[in-house]
Amino acid sequence: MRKENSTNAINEQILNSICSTAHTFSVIGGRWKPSIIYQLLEGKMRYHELKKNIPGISERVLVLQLRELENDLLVERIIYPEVPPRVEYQLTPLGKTMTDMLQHLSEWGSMHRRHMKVHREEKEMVLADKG
Amino acid sequence: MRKENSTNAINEQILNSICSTAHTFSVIGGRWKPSIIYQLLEGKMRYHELKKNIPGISERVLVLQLRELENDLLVERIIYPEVPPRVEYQLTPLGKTMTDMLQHLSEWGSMHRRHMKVHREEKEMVLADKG
DNA sequence: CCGTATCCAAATAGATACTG
DNA sequence: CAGTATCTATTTGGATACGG
Repeated sequence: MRKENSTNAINEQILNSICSTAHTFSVIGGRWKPSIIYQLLEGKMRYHELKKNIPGISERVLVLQLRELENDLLVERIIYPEVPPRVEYQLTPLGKTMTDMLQHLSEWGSMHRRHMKVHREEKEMVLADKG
Repeated sequence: MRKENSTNAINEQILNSICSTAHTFSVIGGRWKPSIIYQLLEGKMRYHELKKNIPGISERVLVLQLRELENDLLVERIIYPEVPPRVEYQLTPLGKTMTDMLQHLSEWGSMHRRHMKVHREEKEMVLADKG
């Protein structure tokens, strides 16, 4: 139950309408969405496969994130009217346009991580010298 | 006061260490960081200029975000020992490596927004036809 | 199998008064 | 000027029992 008129919600809307980058983050940011999208880049996947392949995610959160991705037209939900029920998720064409961007994000991330690691090690060296 | 051992914090750490994209998000994601970085892409800026140019941000949040960016080696804080005090913020060289990525994110965001707009309008057309 | 519903824990955001 | 401290509001995340 989200208050639509909280300062918080208003700020979010304003920023997203002004800044495309903020919009992008609100669409694919968050803790779990990148993982979900990565899974689906491989192809269609069933609910349980997703849950299995994303360790630590709870059912509630998985469903919430999938619904948001659906609303943002990035993911499609296909229901097979069978018993036992079967549901598959797959990226829409719009969803697939994220591939390059994700690649970029991932590369920058590992570059940054390496940089941070070096920086930490240098600091430890200095401390060791002093001690 | 953040509990370091909460399931939440652990999940975050694990994900960031596995997935570079998640790492990138944790570094430049969040509501305000893109805006701050955009401001600093223009050049150095003082605390109050930042606050003025980012409408809606509170002091507390601005400082928190700046400190995180500092710890992630993206922003540098320069203190001039004067009275009245003067502090300037600027991007580090590492911070400037984000430029291309941000450009990418921004372009994808506006593309996605256009797509969503068209989709909404189509839905309204259908509703209008029915009514 | 594929989820909802519920309840609680934790994190984040905001306003604002105060300080060196 | 450039923050910190404090208090509260709001959102997000997690575990898990249950339902179609």
